[in-house]
Amino acid sequence: MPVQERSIDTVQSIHEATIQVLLQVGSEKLTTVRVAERAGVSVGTMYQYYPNKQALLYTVLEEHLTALMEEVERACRGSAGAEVAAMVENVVSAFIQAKLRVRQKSLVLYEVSPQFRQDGLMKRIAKRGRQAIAAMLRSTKAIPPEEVEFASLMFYSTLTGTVATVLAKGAPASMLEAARRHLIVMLTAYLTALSTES
Amino acid sequence: MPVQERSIDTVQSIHEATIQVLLQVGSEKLTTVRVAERAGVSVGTMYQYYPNKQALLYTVLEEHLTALMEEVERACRGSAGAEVAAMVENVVSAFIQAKLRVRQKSLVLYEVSPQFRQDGLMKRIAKRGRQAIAAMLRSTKAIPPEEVEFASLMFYSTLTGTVATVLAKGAPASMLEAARRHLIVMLTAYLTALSTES
DNA sequence: TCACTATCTGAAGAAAGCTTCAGGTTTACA
DNA sequence: TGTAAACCTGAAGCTTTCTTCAGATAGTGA
Repeated sequence: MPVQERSIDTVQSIHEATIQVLLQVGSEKLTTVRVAERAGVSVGTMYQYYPNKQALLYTVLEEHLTALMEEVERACRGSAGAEVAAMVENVVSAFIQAKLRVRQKSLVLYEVSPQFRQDGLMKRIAKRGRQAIAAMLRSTKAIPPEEVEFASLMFYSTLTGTVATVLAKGAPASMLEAARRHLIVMLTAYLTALSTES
Repeated sequence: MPVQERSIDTVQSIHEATIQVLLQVGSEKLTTVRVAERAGVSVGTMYQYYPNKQALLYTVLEEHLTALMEEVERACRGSAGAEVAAMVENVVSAFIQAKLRVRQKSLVLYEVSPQFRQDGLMKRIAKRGRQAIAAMLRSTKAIPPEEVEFASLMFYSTLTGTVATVLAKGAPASMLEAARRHLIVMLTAYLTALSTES
């Protein structure tokens, strides 16, 4: 593992190169040599830090997803005890903002994520997201406790699914703002419906 | 292109073999020889019907998505003029049912679909879905016309995103039934909120 | 400055995959 | 039944890619 500063830079540039190559030629044609070239190092160097190509992709993907999920968790913790409408607004806004900041990266990493379906990386990340949301929802009396589990699944998948679809469209910023507003309307309406239903 | 009956069978079994191989070894290790073997034909035969591996995957994916989308379109057309709640119920139920019927196929094809991002296949399919939903929504006076465009995007991405997430979890049938109920609650609440908002 | 460690290089071995094609088999139909 | 078209075979050429490793370079601490 890297200890000197230059090797830390190296690892960093390999990560970035991976994204760049993905952007330019797609995952099908992403090769170790291409990544190394783009990073300005030799292949051998790459193999000093990752046992193989898969491991590289895995690391890049995991880091990306984890960082994103941490933002969601932060927003959830920060909204504990708030009104339902505020909860929804906070989490939706935080997620969209975070996603916007790493837009291209996100988009291009969709392409490699299915490779790790077996491994369950996506499932683990999704679980973290759902749990954070569930904890937040439990902090309000408005949602019936027996609904929380499922409501958080709906919340999570609606949020991520919608944003993914909108981003995949190559949507302009204005559209994302509209998506944000509509997501807030939808999720608030949903949670309200759940609480008045019983 | 196939004209005799046996060659139609051949093409059919190549399609099925593609799915099977995807299920067993994943897209990364899907090779032309493996597919041919699984289909019980020789590689050469495969190349009689598809110019290359990509074309094979594309065809299989496109066929799958198109069939799915046709079910959505059918449900939308069949719900024109109905109450909002009925629209939602019909479309959600139709989509989930259709998806359930081709569950494994769906799951495994997520893995190859990002390869055709450039091509825009997914975008075209999504567009068809959104347009069908938009046409349906326009048939009721309850939704403000200026909201229809975006509401159909929300509808589509919520529906597909949620179902994808739930299926990816390897959810049991009971969970899908719950997802169906909650999706109906959510989308109905959303559309209702849209119509009362203005 | 010296010696030891960390880091980097890139040619080349080895494996794997895509695609072709010359020749064989089956079917249609006159 | 004979022949042309349709269909199938699978070994082998060719390319691409992964990964290794012996040797070079750069940093670090004494």
